[in-house]
This record gives sequence, structure tokens and C-alpha cells, in this order.
Amino acid sequence: MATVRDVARRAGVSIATVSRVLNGSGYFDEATARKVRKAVEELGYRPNIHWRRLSRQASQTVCFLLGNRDAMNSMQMKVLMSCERALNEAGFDLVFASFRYSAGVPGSRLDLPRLLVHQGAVDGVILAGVHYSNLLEALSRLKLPYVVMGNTFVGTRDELKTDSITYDDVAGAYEATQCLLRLGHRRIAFVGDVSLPWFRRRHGGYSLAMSRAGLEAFGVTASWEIRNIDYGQLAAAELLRDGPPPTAIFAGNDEIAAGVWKELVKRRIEIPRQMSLMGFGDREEFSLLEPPLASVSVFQERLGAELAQMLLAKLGRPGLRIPARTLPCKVLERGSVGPPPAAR
Amino acid sequence: MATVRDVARRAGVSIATVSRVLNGSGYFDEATARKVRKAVEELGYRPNIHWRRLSRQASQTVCFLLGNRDAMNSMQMKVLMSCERALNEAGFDLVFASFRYSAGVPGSRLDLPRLLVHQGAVDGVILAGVHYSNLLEALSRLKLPYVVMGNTFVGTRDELKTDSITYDDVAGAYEATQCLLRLGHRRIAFVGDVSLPWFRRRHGGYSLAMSRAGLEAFGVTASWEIRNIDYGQLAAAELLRDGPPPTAIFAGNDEIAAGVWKELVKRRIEIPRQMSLMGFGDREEFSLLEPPLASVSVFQERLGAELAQMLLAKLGRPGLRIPARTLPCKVLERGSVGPPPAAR
DNA sequence: GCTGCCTCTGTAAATGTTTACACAACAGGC
DNA sequence: GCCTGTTGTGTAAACATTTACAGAGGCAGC
Repeated sequence: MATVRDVARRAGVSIATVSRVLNGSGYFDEATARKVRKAVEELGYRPNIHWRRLSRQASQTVCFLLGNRDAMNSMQMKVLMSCERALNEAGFDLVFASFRYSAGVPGSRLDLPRLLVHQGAVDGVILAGVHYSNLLEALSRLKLPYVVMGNTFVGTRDELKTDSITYDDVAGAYEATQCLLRLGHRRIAFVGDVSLPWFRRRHGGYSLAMSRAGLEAFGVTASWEIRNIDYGQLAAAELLRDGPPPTAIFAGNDEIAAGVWKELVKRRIEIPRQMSLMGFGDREEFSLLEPPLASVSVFQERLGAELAQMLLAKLGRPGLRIPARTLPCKVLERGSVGPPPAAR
Repeated sequence: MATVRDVARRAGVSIATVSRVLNGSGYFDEATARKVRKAVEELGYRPNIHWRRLSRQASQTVCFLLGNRDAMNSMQMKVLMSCERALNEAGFDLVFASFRYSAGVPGSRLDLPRLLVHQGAVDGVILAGVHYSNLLEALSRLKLPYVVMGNTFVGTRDELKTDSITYDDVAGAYEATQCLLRLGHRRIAFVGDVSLPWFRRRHGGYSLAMSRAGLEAFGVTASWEIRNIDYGQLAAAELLRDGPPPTAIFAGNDEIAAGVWKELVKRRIEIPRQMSLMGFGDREEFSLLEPPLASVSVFQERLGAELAQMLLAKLGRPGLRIPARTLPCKVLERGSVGPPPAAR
């Protein structure tokens, strides 16, 4: 395999000149550059990336670390894709890694991916689906800059004040509720386990809109520890069993909404004629329901690009902490919402 | 930052001994090993991964290359996840890269990700969602071993005879059709553009089952160049407009099935009472339809793990070509299929 | 007691790039 | 003529690891 030395010899220049031409750094004559490029071409020279990373003292690589080895949702996938694109434009590569808390118990001892404990392997880390802060401490000990997608650490009242990008759960949920109110709904139920911070925030936005309208907030917010989709289904069953049913259901996320949907279809309750349904997150796969599920878009592609940019801004500036950012959401008023039965 | 040299000095041994202990290679005394490990601990030594890769002449890294920069489906995502897991167990890291044919035109000039044209950057490549063979030639020129997910090269009658893993489209489609026949269906329509090799193979399995049962194969197989979901919807409309309608529809994949579903719901045709519906691929997101969509599982996790293993088997054996593998499928007979109306 | 094998350790070589620094040539200003 | 700054090029150092090879010591078998 050809090396800079070979190229230098063939072009009749020194290795330093070759390096300068190839990297476009420092001074060099255009005629010399042509000779060098010709030699590169003829020898089929390809620079060895490890030497480059070593010499430059930077790997030009970022790790996308997924905190859940078993499943990745379509939002995380979209963020991954857009991170990769943004990083690529900046000349960085992305290594994908996932991990699991060793014992499967939240907060238990964690083994970081081997890669990260090696010196110089990556310049920084983008975290997604990570809900326990001991990982952040581990990364800090390794002096690895990181940014966090979402603001979703459980077991603490505090939210991450820096180095994270979230969407505005509260405002998004407020807007979504407003949308349902505008359509004429008065009995709007919320469904989602409020012991989880993101559902708590969304419930907050919902409650605010309801109380401002002089209406009572209600719904299913218990902690059941089951899959989101099952949660939605059970919650819908409960709402339809006890007391007067709502005319609209606002689900904490699209998966829960799909569960609610399932139960409504089973009971032959027509959407949106008899019941309106609103989700949160605008996960692509749920838009194909018929009629399409209304939801709150969190601009997943933008989220990924901004995460990448925030991390890049931190590189080479040890200790720099960037204030947490919150991106706006947008309500997508699709077919699954409409006026309540009474208003027709 | 501590280096092997520091560790060696502190432990009172040579650097060769440190390296041997840390890598568990060659002979060393357990007492010496303890001294070394103690020194590592005290100094907080972390090996520099670039030197390691350089010295070992191997990057221990594999590139997962997605041929479609704009979208990734949940199957590719699952394969990515399981590749990562399998590679990790083997001590390899995974770098994720995506690309797009430059002009957006299939078969046009392609720019490979920068990473791949660097010497030694990755040891091999796993390809997913790549449908044009000029990429394979480019990788061969770079002497990079690769394996391909799916067997989906368009514009050629030949299939990839080596270095690929596919699921058995023909057998899977045959079984799925058999399943519908067993339920009593006689008019079963196929929906999917047979100019695409995977739909052609599935159509082949379907046709075989039909002809063996002495029945006529029919359906919508034209080339419309629209999104799968729209294809399904239009095809369903066409099937219901012309001639006697089928009692079951076998869609070329789950996305098309979802399109068909949409149209059926719109026309208030009940599934499966009036019409049975079968998909292909078992994409997770579609199982939440109510009733759940019957489909053909292609064992996505296994696919990823086998891809990783096939690639690992090729490493260090330049020129080795491994015969293409075909994994079996399994029909998941879920709620969207049932006996035809007449049989009730 | 010699031979050969096994065990353990150290020496030294090899690996390809970037970059600090030196230096040369030349132009322009005084 | 001398100084200064700009431009282009070469020399040499620095980087941390693995590994081939040498060699020392112990021990078993003859």
C-alpha cells in the first residue's frame, strides 16, 4: 500500500509538501500540487486514517449511544439519521453503540461500550433513550463531551439544565388541548403515566389549558408498568366504563394513542365522529391509521441536526456547558380529531 | 495521559509484558500480571485505540452502510440493532453511514462516504437498502469485504450468488397463499409491482400455490412508481371496481397492505369478515392495526446477526466468497385473516 | 550432565502522518 | 545595501502500541 513517502518520492518532493497539498494547509505552488496529485492518482494512494487521527489528535468521530439495547423507536431512528447527515457534512463519522444497564435494573452498574473507555476513540457522544444520570457522570469522568436528546431523567425532580435538547412538551400539549377545545370538546381525557417526566410535562400543558378554560382535568395517569400500547388500551377501557365518557382523548404519546385506537375500534366507536383522538410525537408509522392520527410534531430531523451542532460546538472546549435548548412543537390536526357529537 | 511506558515503569516490567498482560496473549506470571493491573488502576491508564488499530493492522470496525440517505424502515433498523449487538460480542464496533446516488438517479455516479476511501478505516461493510450493483464494484476496488442484506438488485435478471443473506420470498409467499387457501379462499388477489425483484419472487410463490390449487392468479402488479402505501390504496380501489372482488388480498409487503387496509376501512369493508388481508415482512408498526395484520415474518433479528457473522467470517480471508444464504420465513396468521364470507 | 522443551521477560523494530522549525529565494521599502 | 515580510520547501521529531526474536532459567527425560 502506498504511503505519503511513496507519493513524495514519485512526485519528487518532500512528505511535508505532500501533506500540505493533500490537506490544503500552508503554502504550496500550484505546479507542485499538480505533480503531487498526479502521483497520488498513479499510486492509488489512500491516506491511513489511524495515523491521521493520531497526528491530528482528534478522531473526527462521534458516538451515538442508545440507552436501550433492545428496542429503538422510529423517533430515535430519525434522530440518528439526521445526526449522521449533519455530522457527515462537518467531516465527522458516526459510530453507533447501544448498551443496557447490566442487571437490567435501572440505575444499576453500567458497562459502557468498550469503545468509549479507549482513549481517543471518539471525540464526543450523543445520548438518546438514556434515563439515568449515572451514565452522564461516567462520561464526565472520561472527559468525553456529550449532549442529550430529551430531558428525561427519572428519579429526580431536577431537569438537565445544560447540554440537552428537548422539545417543548408543555407548550405542545397545551396547544393540542387548545385545538380540541376549539373544536368544541369539553370533556377531554388525558392518558399517560405521570410518574414519567415527559408524560408529567405533557399532562401539565393539558391541565393548564383545561383550567384556563374552566374545565376539569381528568383521565388515566396511574403507573402500570406495561407497554405503552397496552396502557392505552386498558386506559380507554377504563374511561369508557366509569362515569360519563369523554368526547376526546389526548394520549401522552402516539403509542398510547394506538392502544386507545385499538380499544375504540374493538368497541365500534367511530373516530372522530363519536370520539376524537390526539397523540404526541408524530411517529411516522401511526400516520397511516385511517383516519390519520392527529398528533404533535416534534420535528425529529431538526432535533438530530441541532444535537449534532451542539456537540460539535463543545468539541475542543473542555468544560464548556451549553444551556439546554427547547424546540417548539406543532399540532398536526389530522383526521382523527373533529367536533364532538353534541356539536353536530 | 498515562501510556504503556508509564505503566511498565510503575509496575517494574517492560512494555512488552504490559501489553501481554493487558491482551492476555503469550506467557506471563500471575504475580506480574497483578502488579501490572495495579499500576493500570493507579494511573488510570486507558489504551489509545488508534495505536492499537495501527499495530494490529485491523480497525475492528465494521461499517453499516444504508443506501438510502432519506429514510430507513423499521426492518433495516432492527437489522442494524442486531448487527451492532453481534459485532459487539465479537469485539467489533459499528460505524453507521448512509449515502445517496449523487444525482438522485439510480445507477448514477456515487460518492462513497469519505470514511470508506481511507485506508484501514473499516474492516468490512454491511450493506442494506442498496439496489444498484456499481456500489459493490466500488467496494471490491477498495478491497473491502462486504455482505449484502437482501438480494434486491434491480435492472438485472441475475441474483447475487454470494455474500448476501435473504429470506425466502418464494417459499414465504407460497406458505402465506396456502394459509389463505386452507381458510377456504378461492379468489385471492396479489398486489405488488412485479418489476421489482422482491415482489416478483413473492408473486412467484403466490402463483405457484394458486396454480397447484387449480386457481387463477390475478391482482395488481403494474409499475406505478408511487409510495407503497398509495400503491396499496389504489390497487385495492381497482380490485373493488373491476369484476368480481376477491375474498382475500395478499399484499407484497406490509406497507402495501396498510394502503389496502386504508381503502377497505374507507369503504367500510370489514376485515376479516368481508375481506382477509395478508402482508409480508412483519414490520412491527403494522401489528398494531385492529385486528392485527397477518404477515410473513422474516426474523429480522436473526438476519442481522447472520449478516454480522458472515462478514466476520470473511475478514482476513481476501477474496473469499461465501454462497448466498436464504433464511426461512414463517406465516403469522393473525386477526386480519379468516374464512371467506361464503364459507360462513 | 546434556538436551530439549516450557515458561517468562526484555529489546528493539515497525507502523504513516502531521507539524514545528529552519531555511532559501525573492520582492519591496528605506 | 540592508532589513522585513511573504512564499515555497525540506528536515526531523513525535506519537503508543504490538510483536518477532532473543535469551534466561527451570525442569524432565535420557
